[in-house]
Amino acid sequence: MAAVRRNPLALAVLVLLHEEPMHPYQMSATLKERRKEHSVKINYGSLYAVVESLLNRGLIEVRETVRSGNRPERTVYGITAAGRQEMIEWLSRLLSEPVKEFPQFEAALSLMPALPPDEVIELLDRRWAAQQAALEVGRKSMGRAIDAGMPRLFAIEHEYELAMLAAEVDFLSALLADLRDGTLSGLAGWRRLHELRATDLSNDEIWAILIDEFKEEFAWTEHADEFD
Amino acid sequence: MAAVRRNPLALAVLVLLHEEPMHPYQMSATLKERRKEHSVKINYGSLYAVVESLLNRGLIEVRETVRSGNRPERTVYGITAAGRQEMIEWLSRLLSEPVKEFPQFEAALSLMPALPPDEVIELLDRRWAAQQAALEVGRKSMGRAIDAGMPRLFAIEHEYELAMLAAEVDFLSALLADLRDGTLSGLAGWRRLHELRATDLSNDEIWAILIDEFKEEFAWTEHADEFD
DNA sequence: ACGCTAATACTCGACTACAAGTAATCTGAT
DNA sequence: ATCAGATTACTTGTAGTCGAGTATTAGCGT
Repeated sequence: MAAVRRNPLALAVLVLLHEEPMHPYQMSATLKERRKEHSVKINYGSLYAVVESLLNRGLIEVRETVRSGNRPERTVYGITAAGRQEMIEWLSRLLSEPVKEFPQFEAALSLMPALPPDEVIELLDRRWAAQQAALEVGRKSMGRAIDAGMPRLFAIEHEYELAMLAAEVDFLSALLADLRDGTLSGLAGWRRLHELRATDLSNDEIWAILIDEFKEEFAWTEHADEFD
Repeated sequence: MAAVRRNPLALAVLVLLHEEPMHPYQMSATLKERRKEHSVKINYGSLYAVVESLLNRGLIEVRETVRSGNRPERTVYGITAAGRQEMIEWLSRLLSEPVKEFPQFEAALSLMPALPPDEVIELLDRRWAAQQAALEVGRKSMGRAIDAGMPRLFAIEHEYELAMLAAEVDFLSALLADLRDGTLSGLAGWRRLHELRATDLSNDEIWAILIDEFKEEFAWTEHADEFD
């Protein structure tokens, strides 16, 4: 009976049922109509699983089951008082308390020294171009919608996405500049590591050479535990 | 046999084994030592599952199984040629091709009209304060590490995280300003909706009133399908 | 009246994630 | 010498996620 607040799709279901009772397929149709598939991941398997779980926890209830013709039965759900409260608490928490997430690109950045620096420069440059293009497309489509009279409130999550995208483009520009002009500290050691890997030296030998050549870049590890 | 490139922890395993053979527990210890738990989510259950899956796909192999005393057996794994290739391809792709992700806050923003505007202002203000504080703490700890001589390369993912955090703080500042001075389009209708919900009017009656009072804010829906 | 595509409405099974648990050994303070 | 707590190393069970599949009906041109 613990708080199963994993999948935000469950929160979206509560919000929709808070407006009016409906059946699962209608939920997904409504979310798509309102262009929320971009901010809330909709998957039929997950949707029906999530509805089942909300039902088990008493946050929603069956209002009616309709059968028209020989089609599959539609079960219409409604929100309960407990569900309303859960919706308010969950949404309030999501808006007010940051949660640590793990974007794949963050993982990739932290593992990037496994590839040679020049390859990484090329890869990041490709990403920069893609994100730059996405930013322009996003801004244009946003502009068209606003011009047509759509209130900003209805696409505020899209504004947020564009803000994050712009920040990533800036980060990439700065990082690429530092990589290209050699300003990024650690770059020399990184480059040397991959030079040595291209030889037939053993791992231990490579590390001995690196530690010798880049003493000052490893000195900090002595008191590394002082940082979090 | 399809490409199971879901969990970036598997990529981290490949990168570690690319450096030297080790057993799963040592992988998690090494990642923690290098402060990568922040960018790659480490969970024992997932780690052993992921290792098993890499083994089944021939990307890693068993090098030896050691038993010391009555402790559980340690199985030492090494990377295969196929694993090296997979590592290079996967990491290259993650660095160069953006993938759509679903941050919880984006979902929350898109659902926020379910709460009354004044409550949302307070909640977002709390988030702003928390992120602002996190940004300062993060920048300080980064500064200390750099001062101690740590090369930026080793914490580049942290720099990225701080850049994203700063962008979120800016976004929140701007949004809060627009909410507070009433500049955000759609705000009036949002406020009215929650006023009407506090009465005992039915949903249909509420919508009739809103559509009447805010005709111009709904006009755009006519050609909403022109935007993506 | 015929087939073709789109929409409606859900189901299934394989895979994944995660917290918690287990059980042994080591360390160091009393 | 003892014993608590940390560290080492992995296992288990439950719950969740996902893509793909299934089956029916509606609309529409020809």
